[in-house]
Amino acid sequence: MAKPTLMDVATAAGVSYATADRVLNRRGGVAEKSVLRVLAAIEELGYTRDVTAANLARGRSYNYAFLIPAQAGAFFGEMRAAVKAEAKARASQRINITIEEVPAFNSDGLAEVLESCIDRDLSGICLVAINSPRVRKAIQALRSKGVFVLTLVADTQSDSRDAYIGLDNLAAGRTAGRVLSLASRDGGVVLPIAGSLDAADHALRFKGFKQAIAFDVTVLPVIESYDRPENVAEAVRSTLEAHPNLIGIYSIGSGQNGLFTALSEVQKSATYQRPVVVLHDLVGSVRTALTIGLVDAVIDQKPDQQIARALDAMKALSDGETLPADFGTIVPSLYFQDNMPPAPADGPEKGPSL
Amino acid sequence: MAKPTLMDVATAAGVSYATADRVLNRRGGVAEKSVLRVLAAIEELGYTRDVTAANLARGRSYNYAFLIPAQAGAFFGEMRAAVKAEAKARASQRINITIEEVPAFNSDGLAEVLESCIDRDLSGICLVAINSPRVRKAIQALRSKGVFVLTLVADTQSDSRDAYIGLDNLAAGRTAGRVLSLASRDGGVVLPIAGSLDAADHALRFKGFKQAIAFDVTVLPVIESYDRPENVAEAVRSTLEAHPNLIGIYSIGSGQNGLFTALSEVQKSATYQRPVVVLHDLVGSVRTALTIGLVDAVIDQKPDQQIARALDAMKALSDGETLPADFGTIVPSLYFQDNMPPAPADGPEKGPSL
DNA sequence: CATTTTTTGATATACGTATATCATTTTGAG
DNA sequence: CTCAAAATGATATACGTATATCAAAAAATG
Repeated sequence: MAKPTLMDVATAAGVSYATADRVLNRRGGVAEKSVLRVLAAIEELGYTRDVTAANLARGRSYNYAFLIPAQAGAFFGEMRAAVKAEAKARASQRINITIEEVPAFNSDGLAEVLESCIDRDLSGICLVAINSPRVRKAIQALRSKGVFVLTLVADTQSDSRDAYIGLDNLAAGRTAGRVLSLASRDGGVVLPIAGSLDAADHALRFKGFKQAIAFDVTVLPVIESYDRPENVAEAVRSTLEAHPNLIGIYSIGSGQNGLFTALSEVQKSATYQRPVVVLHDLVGSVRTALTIGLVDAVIDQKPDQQIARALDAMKALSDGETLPADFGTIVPSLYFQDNMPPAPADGPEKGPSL
Repeated sequence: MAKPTLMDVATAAGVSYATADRVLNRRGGVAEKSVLRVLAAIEELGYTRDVTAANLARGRSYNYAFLIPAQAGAFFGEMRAAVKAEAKARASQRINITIEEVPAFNSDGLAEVLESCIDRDLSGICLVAINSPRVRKAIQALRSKGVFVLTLVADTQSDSRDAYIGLDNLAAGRTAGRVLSLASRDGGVVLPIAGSLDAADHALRFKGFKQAIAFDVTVLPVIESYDRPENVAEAVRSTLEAHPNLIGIYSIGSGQNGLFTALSEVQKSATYQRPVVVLHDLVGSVRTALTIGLVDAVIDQKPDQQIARALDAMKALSDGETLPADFGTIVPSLYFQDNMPPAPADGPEKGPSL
């Protein structure tokens, strides 16, 4: 009743282990009828190859690299922690993961690291893409060497990587629109704030946002902050003055400091009812803001899940499988104070494994 | 630069493989100074045991059983599919999973299956608990044989199982309350509908719901449907008549048919504005209802994630690890039409694995 | 120093698979 | 029937670890 081995299959099929092996591993030189008998035996016994034993015998291990931007922001910090956690969890499965620091917002710096990976015997590499000819060329060089290249969080041209794991930004924007529409049953005014609509992800979120906004809700012209906190603070202040009935704010991008400043002012003054605020990424100060009720809803792109998904994808590709079409699509999660997941803990170091 | 083996450790420590093994596996009979040298070598080389090879050598495999209620409802159908998917995914890692059908709502039937598991060489068992002396006794018998027992979805007494994997019902209720509060900015009336408040999970959800409801929102007395669709339909109708300004409905339990009937009526008549509807579990007809806009928000307990978590928990317990305190707590997910995850596909059968 | 005890080393087998080699049997063609 | 080609079987080694046994060396005891 134990799990059948290939030897069991061979016996059941009335052939030798060698022949069963030739069939299983498609080595050829086996008579048609023997092939059929072996396949029948596999079917009958429900044989599945013990991949761990196979990898052991093949001396195969999987080497993957993650290139994570070295940025002060909490987001990539969490991402790095998630990679480390997964690295530890999968170390026992012959999966080796390294993290490479990459200068932030620097396509040449990214390209340099990519180029240095070319002779490192990697089976897969995972990066937050920045679009530049040099980066694309480095990716192509890697892929032609048989290295699988995945983009994470930010994509490149879809034909120049093997898969993209990232948030469904349209759905994210729609979700934000839905929340603010819910909050403004009898019409009202809402304010979208983006980093820059030139960024593809922000544009897509904004598009989804407008799609989901109820017909009787007015969307003010989008404010582009260009990641300047002062801009945001100022814009929120002036908008509140002009529209005392402001129902909601959707902060499309990151860089929430200006927003938080303005919101605390509003909270103190009793002049306005604080608008409902929806923003992105449950990390660092955003988590705090949600906890203390400075903001209402956070749309999260689950960095830890992205890492896990990316690893699954690379492993599957390495094993010669093909990925389902929407494998990399991360559905946005919506968190309130009430269903906030616990902050990811950096697990304590353990002694030598026993 | 390859991953070091225990042989490498032994060489580096200047001892034989046998001694290194004695240290690693705590077999005793090793001089203090040798122990230290081996540990130092492990540290220095960053050695980690290849667990797959170790399991292979030990002839160890993990046998787990899931007892899933045989119920018409879509929920346990999805759960069963999730188990099958995980079973396939982990088959290659020496993890064998069997599914046992258990009669629904039948503690004696459950106990019977549990009792039949006693001599099946299981390392872990996972069940949707029903509280009864016979069930508890069967669980105790299993645990005293060294079988880990986890409860899923529904719990027993916390001291009679090794872990509980399930929804944080308080957070779920709070989330529902938050959504309805958002939707009723200037006060209003909301209607909670439960199966029965005698059920611990429903009671907890209701408690959370009240916690999160805004001060200016009126919560009508909870309706207990006792899983009768007619009851629900009738209650919704009469409530709408009595309270034309009904803002929202929170359906705490399952059995949504009566609710859907009443809602379609409301949608057709132009008399009332349809209240905002929040309910549970994105399966089957609920998914359809959300898609077509018959309801607004669904709180999901992610059955597939529960299965994966349960397996991780059992594996960790089998490996002698201890689980973090909140390991089994499933944070509720909130889905709108806009961020609905794709329906779980029953993956197509593949040919014999290569 | 002799003897016992403790510690160490060397070695074999096993797990389930991959891979290779060589001998043997079966098959097909002439 | 003969000979080559194709198919099969038998067997060995390896992967990294677990486990056991026995002999040899080192240390502790008297």
